[in-house]
Amino acid sequence: MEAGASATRAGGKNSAARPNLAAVAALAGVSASTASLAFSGAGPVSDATRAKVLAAAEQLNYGGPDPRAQSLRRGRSGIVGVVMEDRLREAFRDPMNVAMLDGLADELGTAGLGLLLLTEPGSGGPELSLAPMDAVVLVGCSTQLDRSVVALHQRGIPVVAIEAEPMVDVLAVDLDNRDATARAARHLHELGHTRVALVTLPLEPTHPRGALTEERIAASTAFTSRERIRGARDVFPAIGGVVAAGSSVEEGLIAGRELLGSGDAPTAVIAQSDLLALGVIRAAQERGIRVPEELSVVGFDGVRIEGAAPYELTTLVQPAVEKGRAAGSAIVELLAGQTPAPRAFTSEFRVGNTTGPAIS
Amino acid sequence: MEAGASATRAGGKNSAARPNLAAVAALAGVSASTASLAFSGAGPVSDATRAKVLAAAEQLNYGGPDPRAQSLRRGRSGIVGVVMEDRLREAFRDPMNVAMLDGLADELGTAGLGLLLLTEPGSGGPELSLAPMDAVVLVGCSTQLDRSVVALHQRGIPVVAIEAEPMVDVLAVDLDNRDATARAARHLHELGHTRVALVTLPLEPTHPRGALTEERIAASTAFTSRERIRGARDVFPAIGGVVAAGSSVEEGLIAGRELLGSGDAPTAVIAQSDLLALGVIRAAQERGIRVPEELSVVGFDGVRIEGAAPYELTTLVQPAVEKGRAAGSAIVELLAGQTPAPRAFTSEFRVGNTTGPAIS
DNA sequence: CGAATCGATCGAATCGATTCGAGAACGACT
DNA sequence: AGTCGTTCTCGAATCGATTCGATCGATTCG
Repeated sequence: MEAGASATRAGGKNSAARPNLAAVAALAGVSASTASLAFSGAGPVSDATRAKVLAAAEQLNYGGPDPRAQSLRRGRSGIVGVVMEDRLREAFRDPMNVAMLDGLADELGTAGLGLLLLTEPGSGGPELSLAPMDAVVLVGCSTQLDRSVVALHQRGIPVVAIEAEPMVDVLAVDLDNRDATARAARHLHELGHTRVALVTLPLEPTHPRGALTEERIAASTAFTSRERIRGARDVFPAIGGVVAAGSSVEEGLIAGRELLGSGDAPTAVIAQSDLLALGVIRAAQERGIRVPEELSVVGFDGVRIEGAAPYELTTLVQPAVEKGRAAGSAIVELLAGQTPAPRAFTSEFRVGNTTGPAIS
Repeated sequence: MEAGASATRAGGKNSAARPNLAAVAALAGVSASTASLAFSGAGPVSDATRAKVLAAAEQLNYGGPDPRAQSLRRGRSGIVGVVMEDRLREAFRDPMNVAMLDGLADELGTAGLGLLLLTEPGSGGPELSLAPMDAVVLVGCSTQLDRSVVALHQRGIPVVAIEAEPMVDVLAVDLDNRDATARAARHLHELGHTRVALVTLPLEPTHPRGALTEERIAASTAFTSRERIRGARDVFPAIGGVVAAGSSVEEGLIAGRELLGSGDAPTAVIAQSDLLALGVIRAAQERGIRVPEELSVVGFDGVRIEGAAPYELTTLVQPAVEKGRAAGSAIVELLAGQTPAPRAFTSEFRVGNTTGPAIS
C-alpha cells in the first residue's frame, strides 16, 4: 500500500485513488454514459463533447476504461487459454509445438485475442478455471482433462482440442497420426525390415522412461502417442520399443542407446518425433552403426532441425502452423456464435536419406 | 447467439441463462453473501449451510464464481502480460528466450499467476492495454515502448523490464551485456586478433539485414544489441560487422557468408548469440575455413545447442532461467505492495574450442 | 442471572464500465 | 405554426461477485 492509500476516502474527491470513468465524466461536465460513448466510439457524440471528455481524461491522468470492468460487462475478456501438457520448457523445445502456437497466436491476434499460457491442473499454476478466459485450446493433452472440460462447459467456455481423445462438446482439430505412422511403417516393411522398434513420446503424465509394454499402452493417457503406436502396429503387430521422457534429441539419444545396445538390435526405428529420430541417429553414430545402411530411422513432424546435416530425415510432414491456425479460426467462429466443423489434417510422407533396404 | 438466447428474460427465472451466485443462493435459501463465503472459504460458514449451497450449485450446474466478476471486485485478474519484441516463432526459436520464459512461468505459476503472451503494439495483437493484466514484463523490448509504459502506469500496472533501456518506474532486471562482451573481446585481443567483426542481433523493429553502420547503431532501438556492441568497441573501437535479422543458425550462416566472402575477411567473429555463432561456424565450414585455426568465433548465451558438436562454443554463459525467475519474483513482490530492488545478473565467460590464436 | 463473547448469517454498498430507452434541442418540411 | 425526424445526451438498470458492519441466537463467564 502506498502512502496515500489510507486517505482514499478521507481525502475527498481529489485523493490519490485512480480515476474512473465517472470522475472523468464529472470533470467534463457530462454523464458517465456519454463519457463511455466518447471512449468507445460507439454511438453519436459531438466533437465538442468528445474533446471535453478527452481533455478531462488527460487532466485526471485517466488511461481509458478499465479492462476488468469491461470484461464483466461485456462478458468477454479477450483472452484464450492454451493448455499444454508439459512445462513450458519441455513444450517449447520442440519446434513443432512452437510452429503450432505461432499459427494459433497469429489467427487469434488478428481477432484481438490474447494467448494465456496454462499448464495442466495440479501443476500448481492457475487452476485452469479461475482465469477470465473466453475460450480454451487443449494441446495434446491427456484424457485426464475430462473433469476440467466439464468445469469449462459449466462456464459456457468453448473448448477446442488439438489431437485429443474425442470429447463431447469439444471441437476437434485432428491429425492422421495413426494412418501416417502406418504409411511410414509400410515403407519400412517394403524395404524388407522386420526387426523394427518404436521410440515413443511420453505415455504418462509423469514422463517416465522405460520399455514399451502392453500395460503402459493400455494405461496411457497420451492420445497422440497411442494413435501413432496403433499405426505402427497396423503393419508390425508385435512391435516393441522404448518410451522417451520427452521430445528432444537428448531423449532420442538415450532411447537409441537403449535400443542399439540390446542383443537383437533393430534394423529400423520409428521415432514419434523428428527430434527423437535425430537422437537415435546420434546413438547409431556413437556405436559406429551407419544410417541408413545398417539402420533405418523415420521421424515425425517434418520440422527443419539445425544440426541434422548431412541427414535429411525420412519423416511425416505435418502442417503444424496450419493446425494452429485452424484451431485459432475455429475459436474465433465459436466466439461469434457459429458452429465450425471439426478439422482433420493429414501428414505427408517424405522420404529422406535415413531409410534404406534392410540388410539381407 | 444461441437458440435460447432471446428467451433469456422472457423464459422467467429458469431459462437457459447461465446461473449466477445469486441464483444458487436463492435456491439454497441463503443470502448471496453467505453463498460467496461458502465458495471462497473465507469467513465462518456452518457445514450444513455450505452443503446446501454446494448442492444448489450442483443442481443448477453452477461452476463457481465468475472470474470476470472476481477480477473487477478484487481488482486483480491473476494475469501477467509478457511482451516480446518478435513474433512468437522468432522469439521461441532461441532457447535462451524459452529458458527465461520458463523461469518466469515457474515463479509466477507458483503465485497463481498466468502468463499472457503479447506482442509489441502495432502488430495487430491485443492492444497491450485492453487486456486485464495485473503486471507486465517487457522482454528485450525496444525503447519505443515508452508510450505504452506510460499507459500502463496510468492504470497502476507495475512493469518489469528484462534488459531494457532504464525507464522511470520500471523495475529493471539486467545483464552485464556490455561488460561481458568486452571480456570476450579482450580474450580475442589477447589471442592477437585485430581483424574482428561483429554479427549482431537485429537493431531495428523491422529486422532488416545489412552492414553495421554508425547511423544504424545510433538509431537503434534494441537495447541489448547496442550494449553488446558497446562492449565490443570498448576493446576494438573501430569494429564493424553485419546485422542479422534474428537469432538463429540460419541467420548466422547468412551473416557468416557475408563476412567471410569479403575481401579482408576477419580472423575472429563476435556473434551476439550462440545460434548466430553456430551459423558463422557453418559458413566457415562451407568455405573450408577451419575453426578455430583460421577463424575464432565467440557466442553469447551459453545455451546447449544440438548439432554444435564437435565444437564447444567459446561463449558468455548467462543465467537465463534465473533472469526469468528474478523477474517473476519481482512481480510477485510488486503485486504484494513491496518495492523490490532492481536485479543485475552477470555472465560467465566460458572458453570452448572455437577460439584460438590469430594466425600470424 | 445479566453480560460478554463467539459463530453464523444477512443487507447493502461497491468494483467500473456498458447500453437501452427516453428525453431534449433544433432544423426542416407542409 | 405544428409536426416529424435528427442528433446528441442522460438516467437507470445491469454484469456477478466480495466484503464490511450489523444482527441475532446461543453459549459461557463472572
